[in-house]
Amino acid sequence: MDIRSRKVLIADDEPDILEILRYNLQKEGYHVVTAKDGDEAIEKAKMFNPDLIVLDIMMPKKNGVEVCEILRLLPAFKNTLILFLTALSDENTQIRGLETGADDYINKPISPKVFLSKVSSLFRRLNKTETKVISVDGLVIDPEKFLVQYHGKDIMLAKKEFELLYLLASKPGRVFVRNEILSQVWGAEVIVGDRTIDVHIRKIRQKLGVDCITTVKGVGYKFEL
Amino acid sequence: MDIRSRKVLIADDEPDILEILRYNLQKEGYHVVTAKDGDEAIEKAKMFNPDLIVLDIMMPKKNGVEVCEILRLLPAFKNTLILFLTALSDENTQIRGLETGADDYINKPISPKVFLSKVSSLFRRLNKTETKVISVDGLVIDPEKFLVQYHGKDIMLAKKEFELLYLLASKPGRVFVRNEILSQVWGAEVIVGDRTIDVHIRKIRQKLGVDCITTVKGVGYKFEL
DNA sequence: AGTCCCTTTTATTAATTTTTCATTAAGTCT
DNA sequence: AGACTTAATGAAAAATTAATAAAAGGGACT
Repeated sequence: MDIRSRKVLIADDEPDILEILRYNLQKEGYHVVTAKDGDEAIEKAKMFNPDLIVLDIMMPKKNGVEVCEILRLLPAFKNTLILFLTALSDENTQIRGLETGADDYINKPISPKVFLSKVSSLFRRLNKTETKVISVDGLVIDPEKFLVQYHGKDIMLAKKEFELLYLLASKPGRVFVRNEILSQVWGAEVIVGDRTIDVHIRKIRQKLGVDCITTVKGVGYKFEL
Repeated sequence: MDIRSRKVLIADDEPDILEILRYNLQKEGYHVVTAKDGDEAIEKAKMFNPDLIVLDIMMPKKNGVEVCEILRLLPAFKNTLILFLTALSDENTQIRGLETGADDYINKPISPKVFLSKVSSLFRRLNKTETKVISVDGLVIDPEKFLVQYHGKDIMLAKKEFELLYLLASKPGRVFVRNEILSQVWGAEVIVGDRTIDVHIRKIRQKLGVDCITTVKGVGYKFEL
């Protein structure tokens, strides 16, 4: 995963910390969004769909552990990295945090260097497991389970349909030319007519019930929710 | 993996710390070996073959980072968990540690609670691919006893059937492609026709009497209760 | 040797996926 | 607007793939 495509959501009620972390992450090339309390964190998480969520334990509205618990219940955030910021004081919360399903925690006061190091370490760890689950808005595409979910509802796709959707959704917004689609999904040698793609696109659109594939006439298709 | 079979090597030059950690780990049931400097750590690691190595950064002979670098070069320790103990002072070493391939680090002074929580968290992460009793809903699959139970009722499966079911159930929801199944259950060299898998699947379905194996046409099978 | 059971193969059928084709609709360009 | 290109649609043929049933091969055990 390119660092420029890594999205991080930071939730903390102290504006100073928010700014320091944002500054450092952006300097490294991460895409950053911030939230100032638990509710906002959940809301932004759903909208922004980050790869990493940094949660302060002590926050208004909902604390970090609560936010984590709520998010982990949603399939879209099953594989999202979660990092807690904790005050050295409360040990118990730290432990509860890890048990709740956070991937790591870091103690305040935060040193930017250590923070960045942790973040990159987390991403490195993620890369090893090679979780290629795509998750945009309410749509989850899990190639390992061969499963497509939209707002929690399972949708059955046939093999080619799945592969096609997965390809398009792997780079939302990007237009895939027909030749590109053919070689990626069907393979370079296989020869099938152009209508075949259309028909598969149609089936995907039908089954998903959402208009998430846009036709770019004369060029190809792109995925956008 | 049973906690009683988990072996931990601790390397630190401060006898007090060594004792505290050893005491806490043993209390939890871990098998513990200690070393007091870098060279001894490497030597013991090779002999003892631990699942987790806890390394102090500051040690005589070789420091923790050096030990880590050396061990990681050996294939036997490619997947061994490594946890660093660091003094808050030296940030730079911390960072270098993570880059060297440690799985995590923990700051001194060490709180036993946090330490144990980290350790169990590390093992949990590792554990996901371990051999153990599978138990989903009313279904129990015990590879050691070679036993399958559904709602308390014993079900007799033949060897291949059992292995196949166990493989699928080891990662519920995940699709296993036919080649994967063949190489896992039959072995890479053995050549059997594709229908063989089908037949076994059918027998499992019959014997279990529950629809827990889903066919993903053109791909493979997955377990889901 | 014969029986039992596990395993694998084979042949047949059923089901689903994939592709093609003809037609209609929608966009592009001058 | 009209000519032309490209995609959406509906339906059906072609191809792939799995379920099923039935039987053959192979060990282990009596």
